[in-house]
Amino acid sequence: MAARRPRAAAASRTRLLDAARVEFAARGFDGAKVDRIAARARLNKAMLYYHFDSKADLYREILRDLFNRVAAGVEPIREAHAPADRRLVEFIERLARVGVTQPDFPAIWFREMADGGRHLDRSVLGEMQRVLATLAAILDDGRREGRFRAVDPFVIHLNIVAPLLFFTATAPMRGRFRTVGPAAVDPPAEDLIAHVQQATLAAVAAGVAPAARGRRRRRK
Amino acid sequence: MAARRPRAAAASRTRLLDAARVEFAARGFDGAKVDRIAARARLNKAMLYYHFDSKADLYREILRDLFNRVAAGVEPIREAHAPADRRLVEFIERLARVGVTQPDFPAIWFREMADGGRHLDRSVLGEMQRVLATLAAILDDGRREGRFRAVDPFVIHLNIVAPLLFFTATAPMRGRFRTVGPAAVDPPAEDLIAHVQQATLAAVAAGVAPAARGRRRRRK
DNA sequence: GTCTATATTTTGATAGAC
DNA sequence: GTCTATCAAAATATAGAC
Repeated sequence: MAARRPRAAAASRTRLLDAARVEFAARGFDGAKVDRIAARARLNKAMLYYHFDSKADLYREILRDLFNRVAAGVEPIREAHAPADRRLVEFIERLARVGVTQPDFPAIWFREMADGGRHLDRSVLGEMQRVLATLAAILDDGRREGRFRAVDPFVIHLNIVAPLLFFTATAPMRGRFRTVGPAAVDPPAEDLIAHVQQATLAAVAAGVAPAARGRRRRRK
Repeated sequence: MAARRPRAAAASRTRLLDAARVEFAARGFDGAKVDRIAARARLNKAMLYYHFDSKADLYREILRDLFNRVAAGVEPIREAHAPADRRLVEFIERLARVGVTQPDFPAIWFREMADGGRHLDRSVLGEMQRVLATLAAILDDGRREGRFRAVDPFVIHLNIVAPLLFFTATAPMRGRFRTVGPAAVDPPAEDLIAHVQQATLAAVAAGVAPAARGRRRRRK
Protein backbone atom coordinates (compact mmCIF):
# COMPACT_ATOMS: atom_id res chain seq x y z
CA MET A 1 0.00 0.00 0.00
CA ALA A 2 2.81 2.33 0.90
CA ALA A 3 4.06 3.39 -2.50
CA ARG A 4 2.41 2.89 -5.82
CA ARG A 5 5.74 2.10 -7.42
CA PRO A 6 7.80 -1.00 -6.74
CA ARG A 7 10.78 -0.32 -4.52
CA ALA A 8 13.40 -0.72 -7.21
CA ALA A 9 11.70 1.77 -9.49
CA ALA A 10 11.40 4.35 -6.77
CA ALA A 11 15.09 3.97 -6.05
CA SER A 12 15.92 4.51 -9.70
CA ARG A 13 13.77 7.57 -9.89
CA THR A 14 15.38 9.02 -6.78
CA ARG A 15 18.85 8.26 -8.06
CA LEU A 16 18.00 10.01 -11.31
CA LEU A 17 16.72 13.07 -9.47
CA ASP A 18 19.82 13.22 -7.29
CA ALA A 19 22.16 12.78 -10.22
CA ALA A 20 20.31 15.39 -12.25
CA ARG A 21 20.41 17.91 -9.44
CA VAL A 22 24.18 17.61 -9.23
CA GLU A 23 24.60 17.77 -12.97
CA PHE A 24 22.27 20.74 -13.48
CA ALA A 25 23.97 22.63 -10.64
CA ALA A 26 27.43 22.02 -12.03
CA ARG A 27 26.72 22.63 -15.71
CA GLY A 28 23.41 24.40 -16.12
CA PHE A 29 20.44 23.27 -18.15
CA ASP A 30 22.17 23.31 -21.53
CA GLY A 31 25.48 22.13 -20.18
CA ALA A 32 23.90 19.14 -18.44
CA LYS A 33 23.82 16.01 -20.60
CA VAL A 34 21.20 13.33 -20.17
CA ASP A 35 23.82 10.66 -20.76
CA ARG A 36 25.91 11.96 -17.87
CA ILE A 37 22.87 12.19 -15.61
CA ALA A 38 21.92 8.60 -16.37
CA ALA A 39 25.47 7.39 -15.91
CA ARG A 40 25.79 9.13 -12.57
CA ALA A 41 22.59 7.40 -11.51
CA ARG A 42 24.11 4.09 -12.67
CA LEU A 43 21.43 3.79 -15.34
CA ASN A 44 21.01 4.74 -18.97
CA LYS A 45 19.21 7.31 -21.04
CA ALA A 46 16.26 5.06 -21.75
CA MET A 47 15.50 4.80 -18.04
CA LEU A 48 15.60 8.56 -17.70
CA TYR A 49 12.99 8.87 -20.41
CA TYR A 50 10.96 6.13 -18.81
CA HIS A 51 10.62 8.17 -15.62
CA PHE A 52 10.50 11.67 -17.09
CA ASP A 53 8.97 13.18 -20.18
CA SER A 54 11.99 15.21 -21.15
CA LYS A 55 15.12 16.88 -19.90
CA ALA A 56 13.12 20.04 -19.23
CA ASP A 57 10.51 18.11 -17.29
CA LEU A 58 13.17 16.57 -15.09
CA TYR A 59 14.70 19.97 -14.49
CA ARG A 60 11.41 21.54 -13.47
CA GLU A 61 10.78 18.73 -11.02
CA ILE A 62 14.12 19.50 -9.37
CA LEU A 63 13.39 23.22 -9.21
CA ARG A 64 10.08 22.58 -7.50
CA ASP A 65 11.61 20.26 -4.94
CA LEU A 66 14.49 22.61 -4.17
CA PHE A 67 12.39 25.70 -3.57
CA ASN A 68 9.83 23.68 -1.67
CA ARG A 69 12.49 22.60 0.80
CA VAL A 70 13.68 26.16 1.26
CA ALA A 71 10.18 27.45 1.86
CA ALA A 72 9.37 24.62 4.24
CA GLY A 73 12.58 25.35 6.10
CA VAL A 74 11.80 28.96 6.96
CA GLU A 75 8.01 29.06 7.09
CA PRO A 76 7.61 27.61 10.61
CA ILE A 77 9.36 30.67 12.08
CA ARG A 78 6.41 32.75 11.01
CA GLU A 79 4.27 31.38 13.84
CA ALA A 80 7.02 30.84 16.42
CA HIS A 81 6.49 32.20 19.94
CA ALA A 82 9.31 34.69 20.19
CA PRO A 83 9.86 38.41 19.73
CA ALA A 84 10.21 39.50 16.14
CA ASP A 85 13.90 40.38 16.37
CA ARG A 86 14.77 36.89 17.56
CA ARG A 87 12.67 35.38 14.81
CA LEU A 88 14.39 37.57 12.25
CA VAL A 89 17.78 36.32 13.41
CA GLU A 90 16.52 32.77 13.21
CA PHE A 91 15.12 33.38 9.73
CA ILE A 92 18.58 34.40 8.54
CA GLU A 93 20.16 31.47 10.33
CA ARG A 94 17.90 29.01 8.55
CA LEU A 95 18.35 30.59 5.16
CA ALA A 96 22.09 30.34 5.65
CA ARG A 97 21.71 26.68 6.44
CA VAL A 98 20.00 26.11 3.11
CA GLY A 99 23.32 26.40 1.34
CA VAL A 100 24.62 23.58 3.54
CA THR A 101 21.54 21.38 3.50
CA GLN A 102 20.94 21.87 -0.22
CA PRO A 103 24.42 22.36 -1.61
CA ASP A 104 23.18 22.55 -5.19
CA PHE A 105 20.70 25.29 -4.52
CA PRO A 106 22.92 28.35 -5.00
CA ALA A 107 24.28 27.32 -8.39
CA ILE A 108 20.88 26.32 -9.73
CA TRP A 109 19.29 29.51 -8.46
CA PHE A 110 22.09 31.67 -9.90
CA ARG A 111 21.67 30.10 -13.30
CA GLU A 112 17.92 30.43 -13.17
CA MET A 113 18.24 34.14 -12.42
CA ALA A 114 20.68 34.58 -15.29
CA ASP A 115 18.13 32.82 -17.50
CA GLY A 116 15.53 35.39 -16.48
CA GLY A 117 13.54 32.70 -14.70
CA ARG A 118 12.85 30.80 -17.94
CA HIS A 119 11.92 27.58 -16.16
CA LEU A 120 10.01 28.99 -13.22
CA ASP A 121 6.42 27.86 -13.36
CA ARG A 122 3.57 28.95 -11.12
CA SER A 123 4.34 26.29 -8.58
CA VAL A 124 7.95 27.37 -8.11
CA LEU A 125 7.01 31.03 -7.98
CA GLY A 126 4.56 30.10 -5.25
CA GLU A 127 7.31 28.52 -3.14
CA MET A 128 9.45 31.62 -3.52
CA GLN A 129 6.52 33.71 -2.46
CA ARG A 130 6.23 31.68 0.75
CA VAL A 131 9.77 32.66 1.72
CA LEU A 132 9.19 36.34 1.12
CA ALA A 133 5.83 36.19 2.87
CA THR A 134 7.49 34.68 5.93
CA LEU A 135 9.95 37.53 6.14
CA ALA A 136 7.23 40.11 5.52
CA ALA A 137 5.17 38.65 8.36
CA ILE A 138 8.09 38.82 10.79
CA LEU A 139 8.83 42.40 9.80
CA ASP A 140 5.19 43.30 10.21
CA ASP A 141 5.01 41.71 13.65
CA GLY A 142 8.11 43.62 14.65
CA ARG A 143 6.54 46.86 13.61
CA ARG A 144 3.42 46.15 15.64
CA GLU A 145 5.61 45.25 18.59
CA GLY A 146 7.27 48.63 18.27
CA ARG A 147 10.65 47.06 17.62
CA PHE A 148 10.94 47.64 13.88
CA ARG A 149 10.26 50.58 11.66
CA ALA A 150 8.39 50.30 8.37
CA VAL A 151 10.65 48.85 5.70
CA ASP A 152 10.35 47.32 2.24
CA PRO A 153 10.40 43.55 2.79
CA PHE A 154 11.87 42.90 -0.62
CA VAL A 155 14.80 45.24 -0.04
CA ILE A 156 15.50 43.54 3.27
CA HIS A 157 15.13 40.16 1.63
CA LEU A 158 17.71 41.03 -1.02
CA ASN A 159 20.16 42.21 1.60
CA ILE A 160 19.84 38.93 3.47
CA VAL A 161 19.70 36.35 0.73
CA ALA A 162 22.16 37.84 -1.74
CA PRO A 163 25.25 37.95 0.48
CA LEU A 164 24.54 34.48 1.85
CA LEU A 165 24.18 32.94 -1.58
CA PHE A 166 27.18 34.81 -2.94
CA PHE A 167 29.28 33.53 -0.12
CA THR A 168 28.29 29.95 -0.79
CA ALA A 169 28.52 30.28 -4.54
CA THR A 170 31.98 31.82 -4.56
CA ALA A 171 33.41 29.19 -2.22
CA PRO A 172 34.80 26.97 -4.98
CA MET A 173 36.80 29.83 -6.48
CA ARG A 174 37.96 31.70 -3.41
CA GLY A 175 41.06 29.54 -3.14
CA ARG A 176 42.22 30.54 -6.60
CA PHE A 177 41.37 34.14 -5.95
CA ARG A 178 43.62 34.42 -2.97
CA THR A 179 46.68 33.55 -4.98
CA VAL A 180 46.36 36.77 -6.99
CA GLY A 181 46.98 39.25 -4.22
CA PRO A 182 47.73 39.57 -0.56
CA ALA A 183 44.16 40.15 0.66
CA ALA A 184 42.58 37.21 2.43
CA VAL A 185 39.17 36.39 1.04
CA ASP A 186 38.04 33.46 3.09
CA PRO A 187 36.29 34.52 6.26
CA PRO A 188 34.55 31.77 8.21
CA ALA A 189 30.90 31.40 7.28
CA GLU A 190 29.94 32.32 10.84
CA ASP A 191 31.47 35.76 10.45
CA LEU A 192 29.45 36.51 7.35
CA ILE A 193 26.22 35.19 8.83
CA ALA A 194 26.73 37.23 12.00
CA HIS A 195 27.39 40.30 9.89
CA VAL A 196 24.20 39.84 7.91
CA GLN A 197 22.22 39.34 11.11
CA GLN A 198 23.62 42.46 12.74
CA ALA A 199 23.26 44.57 9.62
CA THR A 200 19.67 43.45 9.13
CA LEU A 201 18.71 44.16 12.71
CA ALA A 202 20.31 47.58 12.46
CA ALA A 203 18.47 48.30 9.23
CA VAL A 204 15.02 47.52 10.58
CA ALA A 205 15.45 48.76 14.17
CA ALA A 206 12.88 51.30 15.28
CA GLY A 207 14.00 54.71 16.49
CA VAL A 208 17.02 54.87 14.24
CA ALA A 209 16.03 57.23 11.49
CA PRO A 210 17.36 56.01 8.15
CA ALA A 211 20.41 58.21 7.72
CA ALA A 212 19.95 60.81 5.03
CA ARG A 213 23.46 60.16 3.89
CA GLY A 214 24.53 58.54 0.69
CA ARG A 215 22.23 58.99 -2.22
CA ARG A 216 20.03 62.02 -2.26
CA ARG A 217 16.36 61.14 -2.59
CA ARG A 218 15.21 60.82 -6.13
CA ARG A 219 13.36 63.84 -7.31
CA LYS A 220 10.16 62.33 -8.55
CA MET B 1 48.76 53.94 -38.53
CA ALA B 2 45.96 53.95 -36.03
CA ALA B 3 44.79 50.34 -36.14
CA ARG B 4 46.58 47.38 -37.60
CA ARG B 5 43.34 46.02 -38.98
CA PRO B 6 41.32 47.60 -41.80
CA ARG B 7 38.26 49.43 -40.60
CA ALA B 8 35.72 46.94 -41.86
CA ALA B 9 37.44 44.05 -40.11
CA ALA B 10 37.59 45.89 -36.83
CA ALA B 11 33.88 46.62 -37.11
CA SER B 12 33.15 42.94 -37.68
CA ARG B 13 35.23 41.89 -34.74
CA THR B 14 33.49 44.42 -32.51
CA ARG B 15 30.10 43.34 -33.75
CA LEU B 16 30.97 39.74 -32.98
CA LEU B 17 32.11 40.63 -29.49
CA ASP B 18 28.94 42.61 -28.83
CA ALA B 19 26.71 39.87 -30.18
CA ALA B 20 28.54 37.21 -28.24
CA ARG B 21 28.29 39.16 -25.00
CA VAL B 22 24.52 39.37 -25.37
CA GLU B 23 24.21 35.72 -26.32
CA PHE B 24 26.46 34.43 -23.54
CA ALA B 25 24.62 36.54 -20.99
CA ALA B 26 21.22 35.33 -22.10
CA ARG B 27 22.03 31.64 -22.57
CA GLY B 28 25.28 30.79 -20.85
CA PHE B 29 28.35 29.26 -22.43
CA ASP B 30 26.74 25.98 -23.43
CA GLY B 31 23.42 27.54 -24.30
CA ALA B 32 25.04 30.10 -26.57
CA LYS B 33 25.29 28.99 -30.19
CA VAL B 34 27.94 30.27 -32.56
CA ASP B 35 25.41 30.43 -35.36
CA ARG B 36 23.22 32.75 -33.34
CA ILE B 37 26.18 34.90 -32.36
CA ALA B 38 27.24 35.24 -35.98
CA ALA B 39 23.71 35.97 -37.12
CA ARG B 40 23.26 38.64 -34.48
CA ALA B 41 26.47 40.24 -35.72
CA ARG B 42 25.07 40.07 -39.27
CA LEU B 43 27.83 37.67 -40.22
CA ASN B 44 28.34 33.92 -40.38
CA LYS B 45 30.13 31.21 -38.47
CA ALA B 46 33.15 31.27 -40.72
CA MET B 47 33.82 34.90 -39.83
CA LEU B 48 33.60 34.11 -36.18
CA TYR B 49 36.28 31.47 -36.57
CA TYR B 50 38.32 33.86 -38.66
CA HIS B 51 38.52 36.31 -35.76
CA PHE B 52 38.58 33.88 -32.84
CA ASP B 53 40.16 30.52 -32.25
CA SER B 54 37.10 28.93 -30.70
CA LYS B 55 33.89 29.57 -28.85
CA ALA B 56 35.78 29.33 -25.55
CA ASP B 57 38.39 31.80 -26.74
CA LEU B 58 35.72 34.31 -27.66
CA TYR B 59 34.08 33.85 -24.29
CA ARG B 60 37.30 34.44 -22.36
CA GLU B 61 37.93 37.62 -24.32
CA ILE B 62 34.52 38.90 -23.25
CA LEU B 63 35.12 38.01 -19.61
CA ARG B 64 38.39 39.92 -19.60
CA ASP B 65 36.84 42.99 -21.16
CA LEU B 66 33.86 42.99 -18.81
CA PHE B 67 35.83 42.75 -15.59
CA ASN B 68 38.37 45.22 -16.88
CA ARG B 69 35.66 47.82 -17.35
CA VAL B 70 34.32 47.22 -13.87
CA ALA B 71 37.75 47.55 -12.29
CA ALA B 72 38.54 50.64 -14.32
CA GLY B 73 35.22 52.14 -13.24
CA VAL B 74 35.86 51.97 -9.51
CA GLU B 75 39.63 52.20 -9.21
CA PRO B 76 39.92 56.00 -9.60
CA ILE B 77 38.01 56.51 -6.35
CA ARG B 78 40.94 55.00 -4.52
CA GLU B 79 42.99 58.16 -4.94
CA ALA B 80 40.16 60.71 -4.88
CA HIS B 81 40.50 63.73 -2.57
CA ALA B 82 37.59 63.17 -0.24
CA PRO B 83 36.95 61.69 3.19
CA ALA B 84 36.69 57.92 3.23
CA ASP B 85 32.98 57.78 3.96
CA ARG B 86 32.18 59.87 0.92
CA ARG B 87 34.44 57.72 -1.20
CA LEU B 88 32.76 54.59 0.11
CA VAL B 89 29.36 55.93 -0.90
CA GLU B 90 30.75 56.78 -4.32
CA PHE B 91 32.27 53.31 -4.64
CA ILE B 92 28.84 51.78 -4.14
CA GLU B 93 27.27 54.26 -6.51
CA ARG B 94 29.70 53.32 -9.27
CA LEU B 95 29.34 49.60 -8.71
CA ALA B 96 25.59 50.02 -8.98
CA ARG B 97 26.05 51.82 -12.24
CA VAL B 98 27.92 48.84 -13.64
CA GLY B 99 24.65 46.99 -14.03
CA VAL B 100 23.40 49.84 -16.17
CA THR B 101 26.56 50.51 -18.13
CA GLN B 102 27.30 46.83 -18.65
CA PRO B 103 23.84 45.26 -18.71
CA ASP B 104 25.22 41.81 -19.49
CA PHE B 105 27.58 41.73 -16.57
CA PRO B 106 25.29 40.34 -13.86
CA ALA B 107 24.11 37.34 -15.87
CA ILE B 108 27.59 36.44 -17.06
CA TRP B 109 29.02 36.80 -13.58
CA PHE B 110 26.22 34.72 -12.05
CA ARG B 111 26.83 31.91 -14.49
CA GLU B 112 30.56 32.08 -13.96
CA MET B 113 30.07 31.72 -10.21
CA ALA B 114 27.76 28.77 -10.72
CA ASP B 115 30.46 27.24 -12.90
CA GLY B 116 32.92 27.58 -10.05
CA GLY B 117 34.94 30.08 -12.04
CA ARG B 118 35.82 27.53 -14.73
CA HIS B 119 36.75 30.17 -17.32
CA LEU B 120 38.50 32.66 -15.05
CA ASP B 121 42.13 32.94 -16.00
CA ARG B 122 44.84 34.88 -14.20
CA SER B 123 44.05 38.05 -16.08
CA VAL B 124 40.39 38.08 -15.07
CA LEU B 125 41.20 37.20 -11.47
CA GLY B 126 43.55 40.16 -11.49
CA GLU B 127 40.78 42.54 -12.54
CA MET B 128 38.55 41.24 -9.75
CA GLN B 129 41.37 41.78 -7.33
CA ARG B 130 41.59 45.45 -8.39
CA VAL B 131 37.98 45.98 -7.33
CA LEU B 132 38.46 44.40 -3.92
CA ALA B 133 41.75 46.23 -3.45
CA THR B 134 40.02 49.54 -4.11
CA LEU B 135 37.44 48.86 -1.44
CA ALA B 136 40.11 47.65 0.99
CA ALA B 137 42.10 50.84 0.47
CA ILE B 138 39.07 53.04 1.17
CA LEU B 139 38.25 51.07 4.30
CA ASP B 140 41.84 51.34 5.43
CA ASP B 141 41.94 55.09 4.88
CA GLY B 142 38.73 55.41 6.83
CA ARG B 143 40.24 53.56 9.73
CA ARG B 144 43.29 55.81 9.73
CA GLU B 145 41.01 58.84 9.60
CA GLY B 146 39.26 57.51 12.69
CA ARG B 147 35.94 57.23 10.85
CA PHE B 148 35.79 53.47 10.36
CA ARG B 149 36.47 50.53 12.60
CA ALA B 150 38.48 47.50 11.49
CA VAL B 151 36.39 45.27 9.26
CA ASP B 152 36.90 42.38 6.86
CA PRO B 153 36.94 43.97 3.39
CA PHE B 154 35.65 40.82 1.75
CA VAL B 155 32.63 40.63 4.04
CA ILE B 156 31.85 44.26 3.30
CA HIS B 157 32.38 43.64 -0.38
CA LEU B 158 29.90 40.76 -0.40
CA ASN B 159 27.29 42.87 1.35
CA ILE B 160 27.65 45.59 -1.26
CA VAL B 161 27.99 43.67 -4.48
CA ALA B 162 25.59 40.81 -3.85
CA PRO B 163 22.41 42.83 -3.26
CA LEU B 164 23.16 45.14 -6.18
CA LEU B 165 23.72 42.28 -8.60
CA PHE B 166 20.72 40.35 -7.31
CA PHE B 167 18.54 43.36 -7.83
CA THR B 168 19.68 43.74 -11.42
CA ALA B 169 19.60 40.04 -12.15
CA THR B 170 16.10 39.48 -10.83
CA ALA B 171 14.67 42.43 -12.76
CA PRO B 172 13.47 40.35 -15.72
CA MET B 173 11.44 38.04 -13.49
CA ARG B 174 10.09 40.43 -10.90
CA GLY B 175 7.08 41.19 -13.02
CA ARG B 176 6.01 37.56 -13.10
CA PHE B 177 6.72 37.19 -9.43
CA ARG B 178 4.31 39.90 -8.43
CA THR B 179 1.39 38.10 -9.97
CA VAL B 180 1.68 35.29 -7.43
CA GLY B 181 0.87 37.23 -4.30
CA PRO B 182 -0.04 40.63 -2.99
CA ALA B 183 3.44 41.77 -1.93
CA ALA B 184 5.04 44.35 -4.19
CA VAL B 185 8.54 43.36 -5.22
CA ASP B 186 9.67 46.18 -7.42
CA PRO B 187 11.24 48.98 -5.43
CA PRO B 188 12.99 51.66 -7.46
CA ALA B 189 16.69 51.00 -7.92
CA GLU B 190 17.46 54.19 -6.00
CA ASP B 191 15.84 52.80 -2.87
CA LEU B 192 17.96 49.68 -2.91
CA ILE B 193 21.16 51.58 -3.65
CA ALA B 194 20.45 54.04 -0.83
CA HIS B 195 19.77 51.13 1.50
CA VAL B 196 23.07 49.47 0.65
CA GLN B 197 24.91 52.74 1.13
CA GLN B 198 23.34 53.40 4.52
CA ALA B 199 23.77 49.83 5.69
CA THR B 200 27.41 49.77 4.66
CA LEU B 201 28.18 53.07 6.36
CA ALA B 202 26.50 51.80 9.51
CA ALA B 203 28.45 48.57 9.38
CA VAL B 204 31.87 50.20 9.16
CA ALA B 205 31.22 53.28 11.31
CA ALA B 206 33.67 53.73 14.16
CA GLY B 207 32.40 53.91 17.72
CA VAL B 208 29.48 51.59 17.12
CA ALA B 209 30.53 48.33 18.68
CA PRO B 210 29.42 45.42 16.53
CA ALA B 211 26.31 44.30 18.37
CA ALA B 212 26.80 41.03 20.18
CA ARG B 213 23.38 39.99 19.05
CA GLY B 214 22.49 37.33 16.58
CA ARG B 215 24.89 34.49 16.28
CA ARG B 216 27.03 33.67 19.26
CA ARG B 217 30.73 33.75 18.45
CA ARG B 218 32.06 30.51 17.19
CA ARG B 219 33.93 28.59 19.83
CA LYS B 220 37.24 28.04 18.15
C1' DG C 1 37.73 39.52 -45.27
C1' DT C 2 33.64 37.26 -46.40
C1' DC C 3 30.82 33.69 -47.85
C1' DT C 4 28.63 28.68 -49.01
C1' DA C 5 28.95 24.01 -48.41
C1' DT C 6 30.27 20.29 -45.72
C1' DA C 7 32.73 17.22 -42.44
C1' DT C 8 32.37 15.40 -37.83
C1' DT C 9 30.62 14.86 -33.28
C1' DT C 10 27.41 15.20 -29.94
C1' DT C 11 22.89 15.11 -28.15
C1' DG C 12 17.99 14.54 -27.03
C1' DA C 13 14.88 11.20 -27.74
C1' DT C 14 12.78 6.49 -29.26
C1' DA C 15 12.12 1.45 -30.85
C1' DG C 16 11.97 -2.82 -29.43
C1' DA C 17 14.03 -6.98 -27.12
C1' DC C 18 14.11 -9.05 -22.62
C1' DG D 1 11.66 -1.82 -15.39
C1' DT D 2 15.79 -2.16 -17.73
C1' DC D 3 18.75 -2.42 -21.49
C1' DT D 4 21.13 -2.02 -26.50
C1' DA D 5 20.95 -0.05 -30.80
C1' DT D 6 19.70 3.67 -33.47
C1' DC D 7 17.50 7.86 -35.43
C1' DA D 8 17.29 12.68 -36.48
C1' DA D 9 18.52 17.08 -35.36
C1' DA D 10 21.71 20.21 -33.84
C1' DA D 11 26.23 22.00 -33.07
C1' DT D 12 31.34 23.13 -33.50
C1' DA D 13 34.60 23.67 -36.65
C1' DT D 14 36.86 23.74 -41.40
C1' DA D 15 37.63 23.77 -46.70
C1' DG D 16 37.85 26.34 -50.33
C1' DA D 17 35.81 29.74 -53.69
C1' DC D 18 35.55 34.68 -54.37
